[in-house]
Amino acid sequence: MSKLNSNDIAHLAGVSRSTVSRVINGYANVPEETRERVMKVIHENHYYPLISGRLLSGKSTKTLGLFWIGQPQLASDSLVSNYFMHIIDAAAQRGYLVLSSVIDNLTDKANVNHVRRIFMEGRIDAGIFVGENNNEPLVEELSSLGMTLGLFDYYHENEDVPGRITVNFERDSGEKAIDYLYSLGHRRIALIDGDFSRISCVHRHESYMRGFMKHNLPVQNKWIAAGGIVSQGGYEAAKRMLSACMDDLPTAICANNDAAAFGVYKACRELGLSIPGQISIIGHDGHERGLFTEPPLTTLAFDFRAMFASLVDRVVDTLEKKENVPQSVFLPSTLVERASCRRIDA
Amino acid sequence: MSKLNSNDIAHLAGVSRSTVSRVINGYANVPEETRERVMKVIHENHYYPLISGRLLSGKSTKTLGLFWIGQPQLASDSLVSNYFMHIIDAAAQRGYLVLSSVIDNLTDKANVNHVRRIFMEGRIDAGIFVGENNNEPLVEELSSLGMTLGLFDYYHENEDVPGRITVNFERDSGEKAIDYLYSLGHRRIALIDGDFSRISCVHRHESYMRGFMKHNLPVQNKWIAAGGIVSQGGYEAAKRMLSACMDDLPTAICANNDAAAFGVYKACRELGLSIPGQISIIGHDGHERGLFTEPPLTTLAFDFRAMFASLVDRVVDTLEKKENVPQSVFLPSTLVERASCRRIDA
DNA sequence: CTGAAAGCGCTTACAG
DNA sequence: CTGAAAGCGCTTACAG
Repeated sequence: MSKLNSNDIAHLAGVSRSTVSRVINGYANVPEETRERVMKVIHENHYYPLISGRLLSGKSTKTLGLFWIGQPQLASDSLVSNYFMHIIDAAAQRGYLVLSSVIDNLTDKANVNHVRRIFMEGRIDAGIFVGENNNEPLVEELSSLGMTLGLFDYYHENEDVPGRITVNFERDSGEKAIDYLYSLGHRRIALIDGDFSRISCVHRHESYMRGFMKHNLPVQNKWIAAGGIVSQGGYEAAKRMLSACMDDLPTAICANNDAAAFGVYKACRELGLSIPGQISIIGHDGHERGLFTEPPLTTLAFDFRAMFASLVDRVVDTLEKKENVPQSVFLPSTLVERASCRRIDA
Repeated sequence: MSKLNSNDIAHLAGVSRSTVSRVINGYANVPEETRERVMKVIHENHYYPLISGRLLSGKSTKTLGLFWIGQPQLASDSLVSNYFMHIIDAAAQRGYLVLSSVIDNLTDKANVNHVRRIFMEGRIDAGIFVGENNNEPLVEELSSLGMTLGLFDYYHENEDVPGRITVNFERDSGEKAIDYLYSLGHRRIALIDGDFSRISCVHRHESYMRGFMKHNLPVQNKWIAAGGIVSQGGYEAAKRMLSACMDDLPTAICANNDAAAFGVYKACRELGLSIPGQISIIGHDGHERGLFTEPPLTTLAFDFRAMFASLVDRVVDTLEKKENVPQSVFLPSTLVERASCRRIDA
């Protein structure tokens, strides 16, 4: 017995394909008795309509594309790979499947074509982007083609581009870090900044600056270094920065994110600086590994599960033509106090 | 200008749809001049054939299903979520996309139907399973329906079921752990076993036993506990086991995997047992976090990237009707010596 | 080398 | 309430 199609089911149930289709799609105008008879045949034969037919006759794919843009380093970072789970989970809640691609970068034309192809071939109803640069041309292109897009950490002045859904880190978390360190008595605060092609890193830097301003703290260029968003970059930046000012050290360092903070730990260890004895460190993200470092890392944590749920839900709401779907959402950070920052006498 | 179809392209290029299709599918019998003319029109218009049409006319989806079965705890384990990246990467190398699902368990009928549906609807050419129990009925069912399946950590006596591709952990790694500890002088070795619904955990236990046998070490029931494969389980098992034999402690513990070993660390810390001073610990996997624990964890590491590449490659080879594709492959472990095992005087 | 035509498996106006 | 028919966008024997 080869695979049955809707015709076979129709014959077995003594109806036409039209009626089989109506039953499958839950149309109201089918009498209960007929519906049950057809359903019975469907179940008995493990019949599922092929999507190829459904798609061609205009049904949607019920599939979201997930485009993970980023360096291999990022991919091996345990925090970010959890994103996958969150997105797949959130999509499944809404009855959507997830078709995933990992893309090194979008400067390579072949990669851009790969993403474009997935949209144009009609494999997905919408796409979620994670790790893309702000103002990524491909994103703008797809947007202008009318695609529904879910963008993580993407910010655009013109927020009301139709079909463009974003989720972002709150913009004041840097200031919160400064507030916290200030309250512990710190006045000499250094910054390991992130990668300014990511809008969150720009916002975070600006937010730190507002914190400095608010508390009347001096902005010292020698205490500011760009480290990127992975551990190695944080390490290099901290090593460089600290080595250059061993005679005039800061008492605290704000790392753009936890991965970078782990690099800062390593730099401090190599320079013989104790944490938090000589240097307090605060990160951003809420990376699981921060629980296990020595000392455990104090950080401004984000609820990534909630962030992705928000993103996916609003993308699906948009696909389903809901009204008044918020296009732009910022999620707040929470201070998680562990042991990497100490109170000092100012 | 709404979306073009192959007819539009044909008109623009002054040929028939047949020829457009021949060009797209790389048929040999199209003169170079025609091919170029058609290609030009295709590129100029960013034309991509819709998969709906292609599928219906018999083309394959070029998509692999990925079914991730497992507890939420596992999902948040940083090691395993990296699996995603490996699988997506390996598939992309071969021109395949990956449609992913995360499934709590396969005892729930709705979950089973969800998986079955993805196969039956013709969304995928083959499915990869990770985290499923050995002899999972759904796997057997899909197999008997003629589906091509890639199974991670799945072992079946009857290895030659067509279309069933497996990759497994080498079966002797437990013995290697015992050999290593023995060479350091350990004679009193405890076991924190895994979850015996996973075949690798069964094999590993048997392998430890062979190691005990080989070196003539006594098998002490009080030094053997089942801990599962996540950190919490390892913690509980070790706590229980060690508390019960504080007057007659082992000198070393083999943890079924690194996650469980991290739990064993915690138990030792709570019981005031120093690592490796009083207890040496060895894990399995090569979990990144083991680099950062205090002390760094000695372990038998597996190359997960290679494991998944092997699995995906052989699945694709099977789909592409290659000859003599090995159905079952075991990948070796490598001893990664860090600082959690010490030499003792026997 | 190439076009006209059939066919893939659905869904959905349309007509009754 | 329901069936016959058209149509979705491709690919591929078939015929020339």
